Amino acid sequence: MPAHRKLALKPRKQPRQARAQATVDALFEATIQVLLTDGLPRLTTIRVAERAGASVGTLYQYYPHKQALLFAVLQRHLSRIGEAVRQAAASAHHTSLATMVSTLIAAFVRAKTERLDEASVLYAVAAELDSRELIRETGRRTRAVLAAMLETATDAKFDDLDTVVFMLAGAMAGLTRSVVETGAPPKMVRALRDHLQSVCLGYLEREARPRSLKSTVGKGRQPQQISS
Amino acid sequence: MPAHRKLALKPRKQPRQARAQATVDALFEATIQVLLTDGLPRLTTIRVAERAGASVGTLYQYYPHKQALLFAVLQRHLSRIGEAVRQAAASAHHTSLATMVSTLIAAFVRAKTERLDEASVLYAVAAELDSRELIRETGRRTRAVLAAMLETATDAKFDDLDTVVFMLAGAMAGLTRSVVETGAPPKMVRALRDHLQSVCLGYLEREARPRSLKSTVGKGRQPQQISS
Amino acid sequence: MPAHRKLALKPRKQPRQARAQATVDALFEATIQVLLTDGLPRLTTIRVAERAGASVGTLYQYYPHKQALLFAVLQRHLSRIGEAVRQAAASAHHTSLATMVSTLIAAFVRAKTERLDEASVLYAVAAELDSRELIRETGRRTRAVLAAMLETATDAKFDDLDTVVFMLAGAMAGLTRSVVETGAPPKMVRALRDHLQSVCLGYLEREARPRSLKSTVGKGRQPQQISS
Amino acid sequence: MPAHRKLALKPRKQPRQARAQATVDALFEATIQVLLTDGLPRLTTIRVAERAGASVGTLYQYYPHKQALLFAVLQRHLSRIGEAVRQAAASAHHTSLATMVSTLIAAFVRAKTERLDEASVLYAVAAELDSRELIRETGRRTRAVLAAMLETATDAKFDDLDTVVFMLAGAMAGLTRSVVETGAPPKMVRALRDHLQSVCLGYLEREARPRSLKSTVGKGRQPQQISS
DNA sequence: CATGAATGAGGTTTCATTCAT
DNA sequence: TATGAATGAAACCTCATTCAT
Repeated sequence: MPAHRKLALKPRKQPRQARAQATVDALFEATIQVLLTDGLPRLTTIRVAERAGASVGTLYQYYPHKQALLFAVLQRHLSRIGEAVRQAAASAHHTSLATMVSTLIAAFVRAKTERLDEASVLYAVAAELDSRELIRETGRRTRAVLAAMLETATDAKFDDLDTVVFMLAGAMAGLTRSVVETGAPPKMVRALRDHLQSVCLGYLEREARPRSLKSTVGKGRQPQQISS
Repeated sequence: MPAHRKLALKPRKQPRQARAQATVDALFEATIQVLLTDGLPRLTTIRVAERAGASVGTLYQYYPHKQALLFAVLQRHLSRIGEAVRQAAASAHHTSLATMVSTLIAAFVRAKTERLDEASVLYAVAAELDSRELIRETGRRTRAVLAAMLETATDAKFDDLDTVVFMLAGAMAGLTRSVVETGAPPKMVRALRDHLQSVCLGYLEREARPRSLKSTVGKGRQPQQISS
Repeated sequence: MPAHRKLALKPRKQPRQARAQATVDALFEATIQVLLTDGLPRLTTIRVAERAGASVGTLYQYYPHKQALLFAVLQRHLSRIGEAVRQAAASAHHTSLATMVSTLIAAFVRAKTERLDEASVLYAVAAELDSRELIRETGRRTRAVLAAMLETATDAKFDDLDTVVFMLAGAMAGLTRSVVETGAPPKMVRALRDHLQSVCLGYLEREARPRSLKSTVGKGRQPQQISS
Repeated sequence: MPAHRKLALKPRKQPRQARAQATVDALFEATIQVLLTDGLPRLTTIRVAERAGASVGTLYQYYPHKQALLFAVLQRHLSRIGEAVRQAAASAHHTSLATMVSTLIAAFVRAKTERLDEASVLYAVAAELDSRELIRETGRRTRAVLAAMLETATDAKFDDLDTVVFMLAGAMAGLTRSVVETGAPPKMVRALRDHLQSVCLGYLEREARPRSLKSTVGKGRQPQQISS
């Protein structure tokens, strides 16, 4: 785990005048634009400021350093996704696994796909060391939300909910990432929602089966067999 | 899609003597170590050379530039994984879905987990623009291998094999990444193999079912329902 | 001798209202405080204004630029000291050397020590190029005052009054600086007055002796010997 | 006392090749030159490098940051002076006060005056916060050397040697500074040695007198009287 | 008068890469 | 071949100063 100095990643000050708020918004949007057209390694504070129609100095009025700017952009993105997932999960409490999955995945994929460019480009930002904690914390919260939902499923119970939720969230995030980040063909992007639902539902149904039906001899679980 | 200059990413020359091979190995290992302790943004050629017990000059004897070194390290890693997957897939031709999945996932997870640190740290390298093509090409090959295997499954057929393989590969890579990259607790790392098998098998079983059993009204597939 | 642009170092306008005077006082005090806590290199106009409970704009209402503010603060300090010295010197005309010295030093040390923090911190400001002329001019005036006083000494005469006064002033300022600037222990600060008197009186007594008693062979004076 | 981060002020690496040593020397000399012609506030790393006929990068090979460079220059200067004082003091052990003073001051003034430009310009560097500790430490050592010498004086004893030495050192450094820093007329520079001797000898003779001859009533010592 | 947002020149520092030894 | 000193473009960030509100 790489060592590095902890930076305060908070914005430097809140804009008080209307003009200032406009500037901050422009910086935000410019950051995504630059990420999109130049990529993270060529994102410089000057370039962002220029794209926003502002000067570097202005950028630094609101963000103490480059990382804080990127952090803020990532944070907003993750908040949106997190919020979508939270609402979907809340609305699916006390329903069947199938409903839960279809509701959840639909919301998640819609949120991620809504601004496909932003999503694809922020994976690079998320990989930066400084974002690690934010990512982890977001993961924790999402898993809590999923666990709370799954516990109310009308047609399923899980022995090891923690692990199941961990894998479920991982599969959702991971598969989506695979599709979004690499710039997969539109066909695959369109197919994502249904197939992700299939992936998740297939998994959950398997894990919801009573443990007794599975061979559980030896250390860890054995490779599972299809019911013959 | 970000623009970027094309660099020749091939090593400058092949090491012919034993000493040279040792140097190259040391550079490889040093790269991983620096990535681990300092992170990609603080990986400098001098630091890598020092860690390898060599000088910058020597590094540049073998690689025309930094990117080439990183590229080579990533390539070796991907080759290993790819080779493991290829062999597993070949060995599972003409078997059941369950066998295929358990064989494949076991090999894939073992390969990824073998050097957990290397795997976790190379995701950052893979995110670099220059690696995109390598990643894509590796993905294509892996999918071809998987498709060839799945076509010989004794107990399943797939309407849209391309899409299924795309999602299968995505789920494998994505879920593994989620677990490996963020430094998940050991418990989850240990659980990965079985649950990834469950994820994949659950998905493939669902997709292998005859289309007629699913409601397919409208454009795209509808949210799927569990068989009541 | 370093070259530098000439700036108008005068305040921009004289405060006429009570409120304005309060602002100026606050700016003065804030300058000292910032100097104390952050040091000259980190003294910024915004920081000073904030400490003073004002805005940068307001600061620039009273001073055309940062140098002018610092200049003004230094000037006020030097005026105080100069005034104290002038009054003490005037009051000691036509007295003995010993009285002159004790009166003078007492006043000087008291003035410097009164606001020890201010004094200690302004040495840094005084070192700035722009202050050089102010320092020199202040030095000239002080020496004139001292010379005028010494000429009326009832018990001493000096061959080379210019030089003696130059050295006397230098010793006073220099020794005081050594004690004040480096943050000497309180014991030394307390001892300063008496010992500075001793230094000055010892020197003046020596220089007041008739030249004939000293060996003055060669260019310049020879190393002096104690009367055996 | 201003707060600020502690920086490692050590040079970054020792030059190993002859060429490198030449570069370091050039950087050293260039620093003084720039200080002389542009002043501390306009001393930039680029300017120093240019003047040295090198590039900024080279400068940063040997000094981790600007402060370290300035620190090194100041340190060398102080070492020279310190060494001169130490030798002079050592050579004057077990002699009379007068011999001690004349030996010491002669060496001190010669060392300071030898490179008058360097000395005058380094006062500004010494004022920087980062140099404070170096200054203090140098002061401590000098005082120890002076105390050791004075204790062996054949014709004098001191009640409070600590204080006397503190003031003696302060007077030496302070008066010299007053003369050197402000760019005093050559006449005064030439007169410095003799008059500084007079100042110091006058002071020490006074302080060496038996305490009983001084009025010591009340808090602290009273203003001293010339022996009538 | 006061405010504080905006500016942008300029300073510091890093690091990939070259090349004389 | 190996070394490591030197280069300099380019990035980050600061802060004195202006000016619309």
